[in-house]
Amino acid sequence: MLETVTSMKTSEARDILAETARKGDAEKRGRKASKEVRQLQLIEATIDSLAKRGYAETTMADVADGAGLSRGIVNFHFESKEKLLIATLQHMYDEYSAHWRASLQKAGDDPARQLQQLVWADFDRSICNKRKLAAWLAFWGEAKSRPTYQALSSSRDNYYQQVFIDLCTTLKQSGSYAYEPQVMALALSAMLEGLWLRLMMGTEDTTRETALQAANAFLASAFPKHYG
Amino acid sequence: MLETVTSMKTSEARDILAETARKGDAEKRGRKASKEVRQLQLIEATIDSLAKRGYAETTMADVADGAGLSRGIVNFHFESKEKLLIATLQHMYDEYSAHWRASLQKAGDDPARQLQQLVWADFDRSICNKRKLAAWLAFWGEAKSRPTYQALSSSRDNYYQQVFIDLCTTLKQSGSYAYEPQVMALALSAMLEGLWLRLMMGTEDTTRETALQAANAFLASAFPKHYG
DNA sequence: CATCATTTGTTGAACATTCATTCAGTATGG
DNA sequence: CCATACTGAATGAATGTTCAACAAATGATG
Repeated sequence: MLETVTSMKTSEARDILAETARKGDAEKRGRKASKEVRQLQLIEATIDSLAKRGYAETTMADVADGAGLSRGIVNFHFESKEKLLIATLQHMYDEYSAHWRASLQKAGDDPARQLQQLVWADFDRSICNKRKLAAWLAFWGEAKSRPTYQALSSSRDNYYQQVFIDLCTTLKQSGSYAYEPQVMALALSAMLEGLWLRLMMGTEDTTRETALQAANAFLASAFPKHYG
Repeated sequence: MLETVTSMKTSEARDILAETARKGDAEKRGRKASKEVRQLQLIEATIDSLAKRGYAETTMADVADGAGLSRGIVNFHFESKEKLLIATLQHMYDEYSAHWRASLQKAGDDPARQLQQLVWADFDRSICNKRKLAAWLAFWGEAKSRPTYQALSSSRDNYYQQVFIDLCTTLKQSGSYAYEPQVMALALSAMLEGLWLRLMMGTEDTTRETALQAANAFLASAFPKHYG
């Protein structure tokens, strides 16, 4: 089951801060060492606020309070609220990207296994938890009316989509399937995003486990020779 | 292709107003007859604003201006901004519901045809256009942090989901498929929502036509005996 | 090593703006 | 002339941003 949103607040940011202070010898602790750590801490607090209150109700005071810092701090590290939110979205994309590429790496050379791994990656705990899903949804809700968000999204999404298309093309050849690779890739990626959407909305009947079952059922019916 | 958002403003509301004034003899025209018509007009203006500016930037002044009326008008007809938004969401759900049920009706008794019609219904022009999709997305983005929206959504969504499950169960029997009906219904509905999401985000490569192709490809691979 | 100066991070009150809401007054249909 | 729809200026609350003062770390100096 997905964990609850309300509990974690600054804990995660504090972990990061502690970890950085531990392993980074070059990094100085305390007040000065902040810059990057503080920014991360504020970004985490922003994700918390987005998840708990939604985009429209996320305020600078909320973020500052969530990080346990003063009101003016955000404008010091990020120039404005808008830039904070863009940095937060960027951070979430970077994290997703890294996880995605790592999964692809881990899968080796077999395209069937690669596709399977990519699907699984989307439902990994580290990526797919209530807090982050809620933050994603908050951004998506505003993305269409904000060119900046849209630009950030579309370039990466197009890349992922192309990888899916390539994998579908390869599998079609080795399995003699009838589908059009572009079409099947769209159906697949749409379903993954739709399952995310379900998880984000927090309906009782959809959990990470059932979502993964659905994704596997799709693979089995679309590529029976590979996943049947 | 989907039409653009920016152009229609009050035109649609004016059509409705004109239409109501035309066919409703009992309804009085002009200033007095307003109540219901004005409310509809304001709801349409709200959808316009949600589509154009997003949830967070939708203001009462925006809605009033969009409807070509004065600033205080919304608080007169709806009590508050929150109630306006709830009424708007309700209106969109009612419209979707009506269209959905009509499609099911039209399909007759054949379950395969029923499922096909329901899928098509989701991509009908009257439901699936940029303006309304953008408004849906705006609501979804806020739904998780607003119990009222969530309550409005979940009850209906559960009903639709159950119909999908029932249809999948019936098709499984008549086609001797191996899947679990609940799982396949989740995969199907998730894909439909995911395709909506793609259309909402306005990526170039996804149009209503390609989305429908993807949906059909899914049906063909999941229920080959019925749609192959 | 002690002291001072400088740089850098941080604070919180003040400010300006935006926005939902209110309401006394106006216009209009019956 | 009454009831009702409507207006738009006034109000107050919420919020992003600024900035002068403060604190801590670092560096320079003797």
